[in-house]
Amino acid sequence: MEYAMDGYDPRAFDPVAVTVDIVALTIRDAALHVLLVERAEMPYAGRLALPGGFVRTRRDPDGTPVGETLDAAALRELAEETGLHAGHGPLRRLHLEQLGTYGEPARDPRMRVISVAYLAFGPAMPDPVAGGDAAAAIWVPIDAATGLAFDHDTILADALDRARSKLEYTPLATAFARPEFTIAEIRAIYETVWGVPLHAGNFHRKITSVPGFIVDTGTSTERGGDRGGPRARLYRAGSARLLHPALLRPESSPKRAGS
Amino acid sequence: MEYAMDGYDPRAFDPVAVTVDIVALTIRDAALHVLLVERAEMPYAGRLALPGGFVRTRRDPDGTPVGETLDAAALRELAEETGLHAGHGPLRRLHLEQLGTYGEPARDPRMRVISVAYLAFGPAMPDPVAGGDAAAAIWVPIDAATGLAFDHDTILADALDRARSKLEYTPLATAFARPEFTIAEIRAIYETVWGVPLHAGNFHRKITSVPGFIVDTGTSTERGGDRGGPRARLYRAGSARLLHPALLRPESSPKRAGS
DNA sequence: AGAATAGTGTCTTTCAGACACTATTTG
DNA sequence: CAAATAGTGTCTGAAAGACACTATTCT
Repeated sequence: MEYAMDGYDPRAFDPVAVTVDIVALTIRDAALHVLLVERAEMPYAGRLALPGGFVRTRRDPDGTPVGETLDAAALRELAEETGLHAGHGPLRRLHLEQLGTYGEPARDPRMRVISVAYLAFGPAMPDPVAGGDAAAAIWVPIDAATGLAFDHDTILADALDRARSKLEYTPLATAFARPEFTIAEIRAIYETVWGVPLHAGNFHRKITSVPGFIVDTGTSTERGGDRGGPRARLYRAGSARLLHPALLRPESSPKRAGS
Repeated sequence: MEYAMDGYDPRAFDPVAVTVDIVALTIRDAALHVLLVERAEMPYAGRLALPGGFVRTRRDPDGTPVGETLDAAALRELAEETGLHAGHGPLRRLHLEQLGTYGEPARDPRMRVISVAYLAFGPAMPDPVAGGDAAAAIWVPIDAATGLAFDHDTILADALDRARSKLEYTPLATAFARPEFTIAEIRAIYETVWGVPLHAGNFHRKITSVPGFIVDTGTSTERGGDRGGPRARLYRAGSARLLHPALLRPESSPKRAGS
């Protein structure tokens, strides 16, 4: 079925492209890393960029638009450019959420490109394998991830803000951990993402008192810590989707905001 | 400057259109209202919908894409379809923020349309004047805003979630109020948006103790309440962008979440 | 006068953070 | 044994909610 376009035919304008870009975060060697690709093509050939690409569109013979959802496009591009396939293997617990949409007219010199940015979190993931438009795909410590192509520095900064903030009031930290984890591992995730040390004892009491955050498996680690200490209890992610009470960042509350 | 499209020409696919849709919320007669337009054209002719329309794209003669930002498109469509011009008059304090992007392949039967949804809050606003693609433009109580065109029911529901949540940890409520307001007016905004009654005394103490939320003007209302009571102090919005401590919704914390 | 509202005082409970302490395990 | 870590107990202060109360202004 074809309809008139409300007296407004977008095809009378210059075309728009819609892309998805993925900010995939993980923790490696006690540091937060982001997944980047090296661009093989102009513009920004040779520069590092977030993995991403064009959303595919198609129509049925009768004109009905079909094609992939935005979420599906994000997962497809992630798989194509980096070889990381969500849904099975180490990425079966990958958390994916929409971050925001970036549409400055000149953000891509080729044409008008609107990019829907996604945020993905996962436990320590395998090394990526470049494919598609990517000449290389690597995990980069976030401190070293600067000078990216397009407006990807901005997108990455927004993603980090979002991630740090969501740790406070959602069980997001469990998405960075393996299926069974110790409280010390969760604490390390908070400390790494927030970049602040947390008090072990208070953190332990706090996290165990939030209903639905973590569930005791009844089992413990095989060994204590490498440098001593008792075996730690193992937990699984609980069913809560929001934390009550929240785990607020220390320092984040300015003592007195002038005026 | 023209570049190759990474061996991937989006023009080889069916075209995509990008629209913006605006969820404009305000409080009228102690009830939350959303701004809706009646569609003049197919599809969904005659149905109520969120105001919105196509993002304009253009290129310079040398190929560089120019045109309006997504934010600008949202404000332009709001003005065109409803006659509400932000930036001056009663809408000079309009708060606008991106909500999310909706791209289900079949959300528009005409073609693939990706819609960037915006959330706008303002104090009691004038009656809208229909224009552009809209046959009518009206403020509708949110309870009556159902059966909207496209996926606009979903967008509206997401917008309400976001608005209720942002009241907790941002000074958003002041965006619904006039430049100078009483604490009772702010309380009424919280009660209306959250749909729960709040304790006047505790609310008063809480809101005045959050640094940077509201600033005492030193003046008071000309008259007390219509049914008696002393004159209330007048406040202005403060400079804080985040509330510490937050004003959490009552009830929102489930006492015990099983497992 | 009577009703309604603004704003404050106080008490209890909950939670965050500081700190101390015990128990367990590793090298 | 010494060092490190898991987990708990206790105290203090901040803040939320319940409730009472005073002062002010309206009809």
